[in-house]
Amino acid sequence: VPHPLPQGATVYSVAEAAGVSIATVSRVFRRPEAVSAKTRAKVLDAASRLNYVPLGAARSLAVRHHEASGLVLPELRGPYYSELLMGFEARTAELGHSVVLALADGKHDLDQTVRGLASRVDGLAVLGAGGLPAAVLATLGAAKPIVIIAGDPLPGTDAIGAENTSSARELTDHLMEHGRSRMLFLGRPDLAPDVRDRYQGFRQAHLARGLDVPEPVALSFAEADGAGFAASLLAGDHSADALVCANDELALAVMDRLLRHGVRVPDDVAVVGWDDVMAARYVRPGLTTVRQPVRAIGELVATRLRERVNGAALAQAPVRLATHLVLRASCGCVEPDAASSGDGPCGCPAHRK
Amino acid sequence: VPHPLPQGATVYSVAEAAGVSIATVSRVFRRPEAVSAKTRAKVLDAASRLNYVPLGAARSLAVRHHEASGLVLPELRGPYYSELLMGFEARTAELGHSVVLALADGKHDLDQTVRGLASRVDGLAVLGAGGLPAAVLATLGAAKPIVIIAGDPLPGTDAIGAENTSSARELTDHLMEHGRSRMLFLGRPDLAPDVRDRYQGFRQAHLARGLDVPEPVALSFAEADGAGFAASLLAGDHSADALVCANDELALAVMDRLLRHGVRVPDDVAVVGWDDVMAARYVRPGLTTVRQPVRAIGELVATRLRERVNGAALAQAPVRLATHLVLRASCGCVEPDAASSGDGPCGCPAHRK
DNA sequence: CTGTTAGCGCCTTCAT
DNA sequence: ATGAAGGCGCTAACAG
Repeated sequence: VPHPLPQGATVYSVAEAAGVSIATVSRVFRRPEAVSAKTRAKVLDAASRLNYVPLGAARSLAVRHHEASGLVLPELRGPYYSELLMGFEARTAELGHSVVLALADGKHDLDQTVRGLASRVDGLAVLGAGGLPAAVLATLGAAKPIVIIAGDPLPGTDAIGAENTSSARELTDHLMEHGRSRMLFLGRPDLAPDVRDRYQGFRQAHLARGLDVPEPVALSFAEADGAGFAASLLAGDHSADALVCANDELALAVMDRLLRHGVRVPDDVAVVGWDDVMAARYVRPGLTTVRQPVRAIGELVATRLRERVNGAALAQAPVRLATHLVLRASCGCVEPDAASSGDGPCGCPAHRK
Repeated sequence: VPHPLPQGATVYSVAEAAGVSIATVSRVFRRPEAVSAKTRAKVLDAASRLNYVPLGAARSLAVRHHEASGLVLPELRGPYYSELLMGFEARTAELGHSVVLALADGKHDLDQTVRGLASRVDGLAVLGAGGLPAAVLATLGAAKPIVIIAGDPLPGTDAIGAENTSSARELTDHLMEHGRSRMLFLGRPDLAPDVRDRYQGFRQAHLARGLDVPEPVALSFAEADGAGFAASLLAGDHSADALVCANDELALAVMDRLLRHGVRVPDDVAVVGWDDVMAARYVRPGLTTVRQPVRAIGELVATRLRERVNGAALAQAPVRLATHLVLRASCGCVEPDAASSGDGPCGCPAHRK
């Protein structure tokens, strides 16, 4: 950086302008009630006249904490990460702290970025720990609290996420009750812990009925992958009457292609996903999906992180928040009411237990 | 905060462990080439053994800048803000800085939050300046560089956003070429500068043809508002053959309701929006919309902010990036190809100029 | 209620 | 190539 910052006002300049000592200036901002009304007014006046903006770094150094929480996310496409971030930010701000954000995708020097992040926060939350070297996480974990989001806890870290296995089993069961028997799981269990857990639930549902468990069809989340799969399904490379997709983007892409080629959904093949994106309720048929309490997760992560920073002990076990099915028409249910937005429970026999 | 941070490693402890002075430790991280290979190894070894994570605040204080950029956004729903943030983060990280984020919506003490933000960054970018008191912005603007996103520049600030007026005029013209004559603008021009500019373009298109300009229908962005309007349209409170909606969420909500009630889109009424959200290409008919170079805006804002921090002069005029129409079926165009994703230009006469 | 003073951890001349 | 020393702006005792 060429030049240092243009000199701004400091406690010294404000103190001088107000005719008081720097301690008084500091007090006016930290413990206003400990200063006489008259002096306070003088100081505030001087401060605003000089456009005084305190230097956070100096305060942090003095009080020995950053008053900031770090968050590392893969990216921000779709509602999942955004809602998580909104929850995290809301709670963090409520606690009086700042949030420092880093996105992993497309970063060739993730180490650098995350190290930089870590040096300016009191603790950090990470989603998609797969992206960064375990060594880095270990170092950071030893230096400050870390919360893993939607993943497996590392030694010395907390982990918070949504329930995936049981919702996947429930969803698979639901499809079976609709009479589906040749199901396929679309997604890469090796790519992320949630996908792994979803496949696990898919698997359990099959085993519970004594059925063979189909191997997962290795597709990433990308919409292009969905289109590709649809093509191979149409070509007869696969045979299925229900598709359990790792997320909604994939489900929507596949469903869209199938529909365009005359395949009837759900009659010929049912399609379901995860996340309940906006498009899920606007497409025809409405997409049956799983909604996760994403915002709540973000809030919880922020809360937990702060507790750890303040000295709380490590949790014994990962926290898993409950999810719930959103039944629309793509699984074979009948949409409740043509004039409603399609979010209520449907009245078809399949899920009237 | 109950306890100060648990003492971590510092330059002092690392120096001691490595048997060198603190200056050498500092050099190893700042100018490695200025240290002999042997000493460097000793220091790095000690550092990793002690899990040394430098204290950003101390460095910031010493070098007199934060190496961080602040960003204030209203919220993160939909692709607009997310993409903007992704662009901003990518570029900021590329420049070796951190991004500190604050969301305005639902914050009762926005001042506090933004002040806190400002105290830990070298400059900040703000979208939706309406949310926070002009006085606060003035103070901050006097102390450090500010870039206004998608809004009007304040004295002393830069402004960067997308072109709205001309795309709105283009869109309106397009609908007129489809033979529409009774058009309505849905949205509140008073709520945000972009909406104001879009209405302005809508207005210009009318004036250019010597037509009366309909008053805007005051709806916020909320999906619920769209449903409400659809109801009143069905009830006959309004009459229109084309609806220009301030954004896609509104457009989708309105279109969905109309379709559910048997209104044919685009035959009976055309519907268009802004943003090109994912749902826009999955609904039937596909939603005609305007795509903005949002990511590019985010990158540009980050770049510009850094330039200002490094001493660049204020820009003379706001920067407005070009947008482009995405023609699908909801405006009356024929979708190009049933098997494609519907993003290419359509072949209908209306936009073959 | 207000002022004085001693750091917080790191960077950076200036010597050696 | 390395060490010594001062200072960045702010806070928090401790005096008065």
